[in-house]
Amino acid sequence: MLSKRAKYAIKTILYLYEHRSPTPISAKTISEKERIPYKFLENILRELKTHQVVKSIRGAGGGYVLAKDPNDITVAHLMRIIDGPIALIPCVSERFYESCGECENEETCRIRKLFAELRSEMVPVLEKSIVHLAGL
Amino acid sequence: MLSKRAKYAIKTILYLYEHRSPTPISAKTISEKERIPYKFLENILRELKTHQVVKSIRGAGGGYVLAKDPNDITVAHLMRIIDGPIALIPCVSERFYESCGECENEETCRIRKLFAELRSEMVPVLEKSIVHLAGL
DNA sequence: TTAATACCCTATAAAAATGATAGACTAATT
DNA sequence: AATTAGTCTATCATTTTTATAGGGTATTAA
Repeated sequence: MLSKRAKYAIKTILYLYEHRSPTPISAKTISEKERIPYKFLENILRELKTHQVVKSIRGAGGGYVLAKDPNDITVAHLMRIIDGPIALIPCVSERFYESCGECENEETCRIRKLFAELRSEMVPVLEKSIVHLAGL
Repeated sequence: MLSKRAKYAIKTILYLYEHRSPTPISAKTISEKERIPYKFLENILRELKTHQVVKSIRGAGGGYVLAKDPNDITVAHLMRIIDGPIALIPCVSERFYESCGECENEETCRIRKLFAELRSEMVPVLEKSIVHLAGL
């Protein structure tokens, strides 16, 4: 399941994209408009900032703006930042690989093979940009 | 992520399938061979029994056998029994539908649309039988 | 220059989910 | 009757998730 955190992150980025302008958008505004608990949102925004998805402007009149071309911000990207791997088992994850420590031979593990196939079907769907998402 | 419980269930069914014979297989055997904590396994087996995936034979010499044609037991089926929905958000689940209670209009929610597409890509991969899984 | 706005950061807590164990009970076999 | 093995309920420990609290810092505008 997608965490609320990740869903909030997607909503936040979508909001920042659709309301983009020269002036930044405050966390307070996003919190109210998207009904995301303020402090929880701050936390998410900090994580997105760390990963250079958003930029922040401090002080009165400050807020957040997208840090890069919205065509380069994908849902998969946001999910990986917030929730970690897309794959349903860690031994088939590209970026968060971990041995499951259970099967004797990872190369021949059939559960692994099935979930590798699953992952390869999931990724293309999620690798769509926020621009694409906005257009759905 | 797939829960350990679901992974254990898949392993258990695969074991029952590959070691099927007129005599049932005890939970103890499965527990040892697949390194699944015994009491945890009992729990999983009970749930699988409730959903008529396995049958049990009580008493000495008893154990478990598959309750139906292995071609009709799919990984998706097991996952749904143990973990619930395949979909990553409940509002696009076929069998475990729940409103997310966040978006104003479910018909137009773009996050929903994307995750509906994701679900429709995932299901066919997981709707493969245990026979298919064994052959991978 | 000071009040207000708004981001920054650490810590903590409440709740839910996950993974596992305990123990008493029932049924069947040898 | 002793042993094997499934049944069932309860409980527990750990981790993850979902927040909240509160003090700080930077910037702007009155």
